[in-house]
Amino acid sequence: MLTERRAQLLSLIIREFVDSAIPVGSDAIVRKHELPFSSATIRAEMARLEEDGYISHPHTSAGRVPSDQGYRYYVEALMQENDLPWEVKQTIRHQFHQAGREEDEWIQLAAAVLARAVQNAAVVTVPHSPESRLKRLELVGIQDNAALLVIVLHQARVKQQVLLFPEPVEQDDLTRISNRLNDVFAEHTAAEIGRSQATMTQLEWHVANAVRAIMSAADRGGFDDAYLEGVRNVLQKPEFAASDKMLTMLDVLEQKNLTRLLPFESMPSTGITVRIGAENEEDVMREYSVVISPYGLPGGTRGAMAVVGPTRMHYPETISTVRFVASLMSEMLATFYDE
Amino acid sequence: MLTERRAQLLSLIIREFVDSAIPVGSDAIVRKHELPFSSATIRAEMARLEEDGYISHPHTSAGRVPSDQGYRYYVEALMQENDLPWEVKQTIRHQFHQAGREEDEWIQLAAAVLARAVQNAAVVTVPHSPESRLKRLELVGIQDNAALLVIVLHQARVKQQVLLFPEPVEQDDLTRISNRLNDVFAEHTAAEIGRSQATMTQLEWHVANAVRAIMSAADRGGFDDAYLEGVRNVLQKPEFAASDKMLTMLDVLEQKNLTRLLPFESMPSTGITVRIGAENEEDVMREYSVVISPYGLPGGTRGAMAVVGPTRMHYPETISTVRFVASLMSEMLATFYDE
DNA sequence: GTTGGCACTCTCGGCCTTAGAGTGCTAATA
DNA sequence: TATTAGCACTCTAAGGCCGAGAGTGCCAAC
Repeated sequence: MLTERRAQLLSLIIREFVDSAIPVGSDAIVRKHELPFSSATIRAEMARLEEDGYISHPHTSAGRVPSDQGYRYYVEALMQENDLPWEVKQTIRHQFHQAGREEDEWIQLAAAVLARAVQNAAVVTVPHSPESRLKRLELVGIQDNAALLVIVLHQARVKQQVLLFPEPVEQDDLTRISNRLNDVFAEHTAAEIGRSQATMTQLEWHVANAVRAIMSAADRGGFDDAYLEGVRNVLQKPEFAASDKMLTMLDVLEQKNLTRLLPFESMPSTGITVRIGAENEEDVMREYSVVISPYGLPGGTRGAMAVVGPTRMHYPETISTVRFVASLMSEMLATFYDE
Repeated sequence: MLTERRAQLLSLIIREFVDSAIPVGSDAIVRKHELPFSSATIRAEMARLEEDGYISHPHTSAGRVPSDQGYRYYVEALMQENDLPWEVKQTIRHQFHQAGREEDEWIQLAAAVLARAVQNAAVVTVPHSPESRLKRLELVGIQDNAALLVIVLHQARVKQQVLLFPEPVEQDDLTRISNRLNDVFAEHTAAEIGRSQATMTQLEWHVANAVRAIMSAADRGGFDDAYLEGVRNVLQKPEFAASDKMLTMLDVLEQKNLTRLLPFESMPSTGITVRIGAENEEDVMREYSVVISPYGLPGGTRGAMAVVGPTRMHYPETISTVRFVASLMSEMLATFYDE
């Protein structure tokens, strides 16, 4: 436990460093905030904070820099999460309403809005329900022996795939097959389709199997589909002046791996999770912090969003913003897809 | 017109500089290639080349660097475009066949393969036909007064949109509407739907209008939908050691603007186009070269691909590779969608 | 037309120096 | 006992200087 004064000091150091990116010295902080102590006293306190692991020294004659533990304590006990100012909320809401009807479009927009609001990179995953349910399927011939299979799942999700048949199939047959399968499998889950005992022709079975495969893939997919925005924000920050760090950062943010690096799977089903620096399991993330939140309908369609940036991050603002955007997304999901 | 010797020299300078990124000096080049002249002679020749604008000097005592005009002459008259080695072709073909059935997936893959092959950034646009034709539409209710409109166009393109109705509509009604519209509008283009005189209920008209809008948007969309890969390749190059250049580059490559910067619209309908440095109309592209090629079926579904990198680029290899990948893509399109 | 020679130029890396900011310790003070 | 002034010490960042190396342009000789 920290003494009141040390806690205040830690808070000041963190706020100062987050703003300036420059290690903060005893004298500078006393002057700037007109503290009622001399720099010598502050130095002594800083020495204690360092001893206890909350801050550290890049080198002997430099100012202090918060450690992961320092940030953690700050997030946990010191900072206060203010509600976002009304204008900011309005701005975000406004940007949101620019979105079109397409799901992908507004998820990407959400990522962009979030990234801009927090001046860091933002990731928003495509929401999905824990177990998708078939609403309707359609087969449209595109060649003699090929057809486009279009599947509509609940929550207005559409999947498509080109199917090849071993032999030519007429559109009439395709229509017959899709009618049959719609009758049998509407409102079923992938598992239920798999277990079905219905007698079917070879072709019907072929299509049903494809449907099942697509649906399981969608269910498994989890947080894989995501939109990333704001890489630029991160690369602009002073910690990336050295260009090799930039490249590492680029690797980290390459869409492919990103969702694997974020602890979406282990996040609690509600509330915001903050991972600071080395708290991240992945080595490459050791210098970054992540603020993640689920969004969506409890028990229903759910997705996740995350802000990624250097550990030197405006935690309170970022957390408030993520919280707000997540609630907005949940609202939108509810309006659109609540069935 | 250049003398034979000057042309050879220019070619050497370009090849050297493209490989090393270091301005090439008279002495170095004579020694490296054991030229049958002294460096003094080469210096004189270089002076002439510079006078004529083919190469330039970063500063008095540095070696020579090709100018845009130099590269242009090289591309036009000096380089020879070799067929890609068999192994390279095989590798590319092999990577291609890893693609799944989904169009988006293999276009993205194409971009990745191309980017890797030429070690630069690559853009591949989603192919589209000049005028899309409706194949089938489907309406699936998702709420009392909302339905998902799924449109299948020729070439297995699927579009979707959530439609809101002023009042609740039953699924039966939706089915009736979609049957009706399918009967009336199947195989029609957006323009034809717009011109239609068929008598329709208000609801039918509402849906038909949405269909028309989506289709026109798809037709207009042109080269807007594109996949970008290989940003990392470009940023790794030595010319980006200074990190502010990196940021500019990032801006340039930001997906949003990219297709606007590439001269897709003005490219000839066949063959490869090369834009070198300041030949690009956009200011931000002044330091980059672009190699673009259309792909697809003549008169039918068409897309474009481009390689973007510093003007210091391996032109012959890049051109061959783009040519080859474009032909592969055309083949694949033909197999899949030729109707 | 080529060439060797030469004076000149410019960059780059290494080295040194200095200013500035910061630390930690100690002894005096309230 | 907590605080403070003072001081010696440390480290970085920035600037200046120097020499090596690579290159150029020019000229006179071949």
